[in-house]
Amino acid sequence: MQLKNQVEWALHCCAILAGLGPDRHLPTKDLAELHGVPKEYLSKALQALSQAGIVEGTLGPSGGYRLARPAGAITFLNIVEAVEGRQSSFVCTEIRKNNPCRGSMSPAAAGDSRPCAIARVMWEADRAWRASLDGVTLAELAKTLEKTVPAPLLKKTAAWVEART
Amino acid sequence: MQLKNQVEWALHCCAILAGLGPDRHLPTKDLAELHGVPKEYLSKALQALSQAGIVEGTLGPSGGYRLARPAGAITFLNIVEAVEGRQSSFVCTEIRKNNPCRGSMSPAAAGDSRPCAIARVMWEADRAWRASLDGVTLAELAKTLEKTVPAPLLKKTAAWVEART
DNA sequence: TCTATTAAGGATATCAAATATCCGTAATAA
DNA sequence: TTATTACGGATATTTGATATCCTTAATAGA
Ligand code: FES
Ligand code: FES
Repeated sequence: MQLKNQVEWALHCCAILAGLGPDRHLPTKDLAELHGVPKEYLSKALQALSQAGIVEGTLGPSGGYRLARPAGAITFLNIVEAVEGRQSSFVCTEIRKNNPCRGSMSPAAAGDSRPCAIARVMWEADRAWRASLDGVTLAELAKTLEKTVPAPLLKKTAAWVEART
Repeated sequence: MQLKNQVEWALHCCAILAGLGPDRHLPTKDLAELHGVPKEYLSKALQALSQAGIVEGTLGPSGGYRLARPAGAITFLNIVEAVEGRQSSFVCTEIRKNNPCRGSMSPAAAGDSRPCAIARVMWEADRAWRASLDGVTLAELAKTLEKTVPAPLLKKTAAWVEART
């Protein structure tokens, strides 16, 4: 069980886009170079973010991507779900229905109107995971990065990005 | 991102074993038939549980599996980690190190002594997921099942299991 | 108008992991 | 002695993640 590497890429790309000036765009090519990942494949992740309404793509020269909403209105969960999907990590295949003892019982007596108790525990854990991710916004991440990334690297990267904008 | 189907199987098997009388064993063959899953493959999951010290296997006729600890001392997390492993769902590949701006900087100025802020958020969510799973024991699950599974099915299944013990 | 650049998406190839089966070994109860 | 069982190694099959390629349409700038 492992999230796609696209998730790490998408989060880092959003962090960069959050630092962009108003109405500036950064193309896939540069985002790929900045993170050292294959441009064509990263493009798929960015398309998913675009589909989810998290980023906006603009065509033509001087085009590229920017955030579609303020960074304070985008959470980690939004980004993770855009790339990874919204399905719970635990999928119940209803193996309880395979119990041979049910065979000779009336459908009523077999009684599985409510979800399996085991699945409910697993889904609750999934909910806790998503709640945790939904509690951190891109704006908060940007603040943390400003505090933890060394100033020279931060400044140099900002200039590098600005030059391609 | 999806947990293995083995997780659902292992949890249901443990729920059955938790209902066993003292010093009774249930073999893989019957656990597989009860849940309608391939015996040989289920065996792999049970071996993982055995390896983790959650269940105990006994050889020979009238052998099989039983819990290695009281049901109150076994959590969902124990079972999930036995089957799925302990690695976080989010794996950081350190793409921040691919930033071309780092190239001309001293290793000190590049400064990544601390884990990436993005990874820390993802790992915190993983921790929340595991904490949730660690908060429910097999004993509590058994209680819930007694309340929610119809009495006739519960009784019939108990008899079916007892007969193969 | 023409050209270069870009997002978007379809098609397809490659690779890794999950899923599943098969077999041999050793232990054990009857 | 025989049947039964856990255990582990080897291997096949299937699925999904990863990655590349190509076409289309939009757009900015020369
Ligand atoms: S039947 Fe799917 S978790 Fe119980
Ligand atoms: S470098 Fe891996 S999450 Fe930032």
